[in-house]
Amino acid sequence: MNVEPDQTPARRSDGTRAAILEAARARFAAEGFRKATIRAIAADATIDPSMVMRYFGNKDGLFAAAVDIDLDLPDLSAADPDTLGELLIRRFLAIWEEPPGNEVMLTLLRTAITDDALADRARAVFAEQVLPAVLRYGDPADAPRRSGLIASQLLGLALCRHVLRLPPVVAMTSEQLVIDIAPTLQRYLTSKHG
Amino acid sequence: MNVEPDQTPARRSDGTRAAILEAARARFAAEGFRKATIRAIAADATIDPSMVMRYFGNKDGLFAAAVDIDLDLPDLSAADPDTLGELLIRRFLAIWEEPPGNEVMLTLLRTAITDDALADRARAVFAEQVLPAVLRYGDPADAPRRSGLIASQLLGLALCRHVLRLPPVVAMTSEQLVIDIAPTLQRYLTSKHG
DNA sequence: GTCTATAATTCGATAGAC
DNA sequence: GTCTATCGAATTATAGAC
Repeated sequence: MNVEPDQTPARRSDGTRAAILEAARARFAAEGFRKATIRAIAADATIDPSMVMRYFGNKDGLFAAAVDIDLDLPDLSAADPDTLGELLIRRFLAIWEEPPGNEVMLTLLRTAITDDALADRARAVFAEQVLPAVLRYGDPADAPRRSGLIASQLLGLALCRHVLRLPPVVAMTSEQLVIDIAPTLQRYLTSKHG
Repeated sequence: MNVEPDQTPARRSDGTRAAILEAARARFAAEGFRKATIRAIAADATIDPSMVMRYFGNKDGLFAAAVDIDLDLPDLSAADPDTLGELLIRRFLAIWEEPPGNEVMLTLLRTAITDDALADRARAVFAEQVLPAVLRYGDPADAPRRSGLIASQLLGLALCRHVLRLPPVVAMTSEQLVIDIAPTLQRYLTSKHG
């Protein structure tokens, strides 16, 4: 990102950069990539629009930086093998609970579904974070299949709860979701290829 | 596709109407509601754009007719209770296998995410078809929760396989999906509120 | 390089001839 | 039933000022 090495520990630009990213995430989540304008984002961050271009090059660069999320998945090889499913669903629900996780996930899901070109980013998150986490448990050769099944359940939950807003799925409490979905994830994670 | 009773003798307009709907489904699936123009759809069907208006009133009417899908879910109360999960996943996979089911489902997913006004239609399909099917099995008071869980898994599968195209999920065979996901649906369908 | 004002195009929709 | 002609809104493209 930074072309030149940082000479000073805390540069003055860090605050501006963070403010831009915060405004960008909120706008992208609320209005989508197309409708969220650089001008509006800059206004939210109370800076000049040209500053956005200076920091992130163009709108694509800003978007990439805004949705660069770290899922922070737990180490499945170090946890109690009987509670892996619960561990996963709880972490997933936590991500969706507050900013910036909820905004980033919502934006990623929306844009990936709408824009074919941006679906690559969703695949990248999967390949770089979900798959490696699952690789640390069970047969590595079978990890792609198991991680794919886990993604299908978790993304489907997010889709129904936060995007489509199906009333029964919205109405369910976090604890009820843990009770219902943890066993599914547990089975997917520990299942053998049929 | 809630077909009209075959009582009416084949009118001359039926062919035109069917041609319009076929073209509309393809365009809506490929380009979304906004970008798919009435003019382009009419051109595909080799008819005049004004015919589309005449048959369907306006663009919203055309869209509603194009995505009026009949999931044709099996009667869960009449089937072998031990194979309900398999029954559901097989029917779902069949819908996505060929037109017009795959186009309609893809269109519904995409538009429901982009256009808030059209998201109601996705909820309507759920409320009118998935929920009633589940209502025919088990405790009615608990049917919303169970049908919501089933929707989350099935839509998540469609999302990962047909929209995001996560490689491991795309690579799985139908039979492998049945083996892995049928038990999940079976458990959701027969589970009790926790 | 940005911003803005304006021209050109495209689209949904309507009216009416045949 | 089918088509032509056209309107008004919205989007896009372009040009020129700062």
